[in-house]
Amino acid sequence: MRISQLSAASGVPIPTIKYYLREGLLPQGEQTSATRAEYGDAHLRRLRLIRALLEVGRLPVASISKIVAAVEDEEMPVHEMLGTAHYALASPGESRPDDEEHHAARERVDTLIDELEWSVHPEAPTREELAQILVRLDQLGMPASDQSMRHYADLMMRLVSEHEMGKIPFDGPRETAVESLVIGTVLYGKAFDVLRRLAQESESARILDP
Amino acid sequence: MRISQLSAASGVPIPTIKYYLREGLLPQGEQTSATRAEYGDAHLRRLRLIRALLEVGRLPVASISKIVAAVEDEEMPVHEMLGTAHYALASPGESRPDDEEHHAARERVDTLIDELEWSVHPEAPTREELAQILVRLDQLGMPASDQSMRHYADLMMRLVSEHEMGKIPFDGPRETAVESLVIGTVLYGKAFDVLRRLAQESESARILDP
DNA sequence: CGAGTTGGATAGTGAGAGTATCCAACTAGG
DNA sequence: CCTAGTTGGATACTCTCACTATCCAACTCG
Repeated sequence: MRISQLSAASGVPIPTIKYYLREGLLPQGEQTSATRAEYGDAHLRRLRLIRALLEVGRLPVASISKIVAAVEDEEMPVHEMLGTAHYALASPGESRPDDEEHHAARERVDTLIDELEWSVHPEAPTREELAQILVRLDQLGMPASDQSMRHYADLMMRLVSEHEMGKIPFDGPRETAVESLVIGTVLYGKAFDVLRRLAQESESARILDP
Repeated sequence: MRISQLSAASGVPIPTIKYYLREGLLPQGEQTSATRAEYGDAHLRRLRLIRALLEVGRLPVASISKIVAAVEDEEMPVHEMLGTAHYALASPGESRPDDEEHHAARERVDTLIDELEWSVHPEAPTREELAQILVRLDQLGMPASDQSMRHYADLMMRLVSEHEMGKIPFDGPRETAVESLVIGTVLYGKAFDVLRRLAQESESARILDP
């Protein structure tokens, strides 16, 4: 497959493909001469993954590139690679670790994770992310109680362990594992979000509409 | 409160506050003279809401401004206002209604909503949003079965009706109702997402780590 | 053999979210 | 009362991001 065919098959314009190649999101094709390279199904698949992460997940190109780099570093053990991928999915976050409110929220998050006996890296950025949301909720006058947080956490754990993790082929090739993890996190995550909004609309119609 | 105090209290720089005033995200303060205006707690609260929607929800300023406009249009009935707010929360979406795959996915979404007997507007952009995600999942080789979709939908509905909707004061002032709805949708939505990622990390550590 | 593609390099674009600068009109402290 | 400092409002500028556009020399296919 040449670049023009890859473009036609994926719907991504050639200059954009070249841009992804430059940024390292897409591996180089196999050079057949100084001005010709051959692309395969793996490239098409990768391209679809990139578009899904960009358009559905709104991930910045830089994060996608980190994920790709972790996949391609053969030295890196699988669980570390998954961690790298996972953390690249976190929101940027604005670092304000100095104020007291934030510190208390972070404490609540750590306690929650301890009590649930979850295995989450002590420095995982996800912890900070959750703490920030708790602070905002407080400031906006809709605080989340420890009790409901635990409830929601249980729910999510059931969802993840019963339905999502089973689909990830941890024993297959490393690329496949991250790909599944990332797709699971981003696309299923978005799907849940949309379903939640649909449920909300339906409920508020039921309550309010004539 | 003058603008400099509003800025100090919220942590938002003065030029940014001026920008929000220009864009109509923040209502004008009460003019006390040609070059002086007074801001109150409502402004501070609104400012925090704006920052939460921007930084946590990643909503574009234009969407926030639509929500605000709906709140401030006294003519608009409450359920329509909530709808406007709700649809402003949807992802932009790229409109490709021509291809067959997409059409089939849309059909699946409509069927799902029918079978669940949810009250969702037939033209709700949320339907398209979900259809697009289904298409991507298919293309990426991780299709979501009707069965699991129904399962997830049930779960979300329980979450929403048992825990979220109860907190929204539909009978109070209109501003409060949308505010709660929006905070609920965006911030709780993000909180669930983060909890899901934490659960995922914990599960993959359990499976993979020595 | 010549029109058309390709890879690679470099530069330009457009949207989005702020920032910076000016200015005239106040207002508050001395 | 007078002057240094803020304010509101208008206008213009900046920065980042994700692309696009243009060039060019080297091929390749008909």
